Amino acid sequence: MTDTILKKCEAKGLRMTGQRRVIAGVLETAHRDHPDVEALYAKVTEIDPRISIATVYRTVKLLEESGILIRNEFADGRARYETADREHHDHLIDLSTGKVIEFCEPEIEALQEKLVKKLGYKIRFHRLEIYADPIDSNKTD
Amino acid sequence: MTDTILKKCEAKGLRMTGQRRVIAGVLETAHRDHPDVEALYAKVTEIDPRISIATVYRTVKLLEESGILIRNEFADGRARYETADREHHDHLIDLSTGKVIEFCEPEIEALQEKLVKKLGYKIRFHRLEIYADPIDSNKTD
DNA sequence: CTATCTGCAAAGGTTTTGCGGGCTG
DNA sequence: CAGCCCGCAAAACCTTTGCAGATAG
Repeated sequence: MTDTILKKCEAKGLRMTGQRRVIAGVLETAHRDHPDVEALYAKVTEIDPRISIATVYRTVKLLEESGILIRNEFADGRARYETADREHHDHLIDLSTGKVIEFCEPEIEALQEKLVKKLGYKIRFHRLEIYADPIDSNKTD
Repeated sequence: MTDTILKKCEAKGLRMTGQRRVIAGVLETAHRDHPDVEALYAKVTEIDPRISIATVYRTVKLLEESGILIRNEFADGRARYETADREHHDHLIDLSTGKVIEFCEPEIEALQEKLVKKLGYKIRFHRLEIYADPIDSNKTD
């Protein structure tokens, strides 16, 4: 799965307009930052200032519905996007910088499964976010 | 901590207006449902129809800042409140009914701590939400 | 050529806030 | 009686959408 976002869009048969190509290109380089729409819009308009924010909203929604992007909502209340081409993972948010670190902890997943089953349920999806500060940066406690 | 919400407010020195007493009373009976503001407003206006939704918003915010309430944001995008007088716990949301089940899994917490430490961070807070369906469709509480 | 897409601006849903009058302590 | 609080309505914030013109395939 090393295809570019553009290739995946074409593979899904999405009509590739100039605007969507620009947005796909920006996502290609920015998706590791989990950008929100405002951040995407800023980069997109550097490339083509005529693209509207409505188109960015419509495009990320389309890509999410096509299974190409994943929408995250962290504690800041805005939607943040990443590509859907990796294994399931959870997120650690660095409170000092806002940086998002992905992690995967199969043991935690297994414990969740076990617990939920015991409660008589079947997991559809879950989200785990850890908000943390670096150990060696200035501490407030 | 079996104090009533009203008592906790008084203990914090909050000015107890008629509106705040009504809201505290509603929370007293409803906090296990993790109600959102709209739900609180509906019950509050049954008791006193002149109370405005702005006051409900202001009051839950005040109670949160006072450490009496905890604000949760589940996948529906609205803020939902519970009392802050219990142990830390996470949430399972029953997708078929919207019911919220609290659970506590010390093993998961321990694994989180270990992992975050390994990444060079210190946890400030975290949230874990599991969205699930009942295995067996007749479950009433 | 036509169904789909775009930009614009208006509207949607949730939450906050400025104002002038009202109430608590 | 001073200062905080209330109701109202407007605004803030993020996101969606109706419309009429533009464009991909």
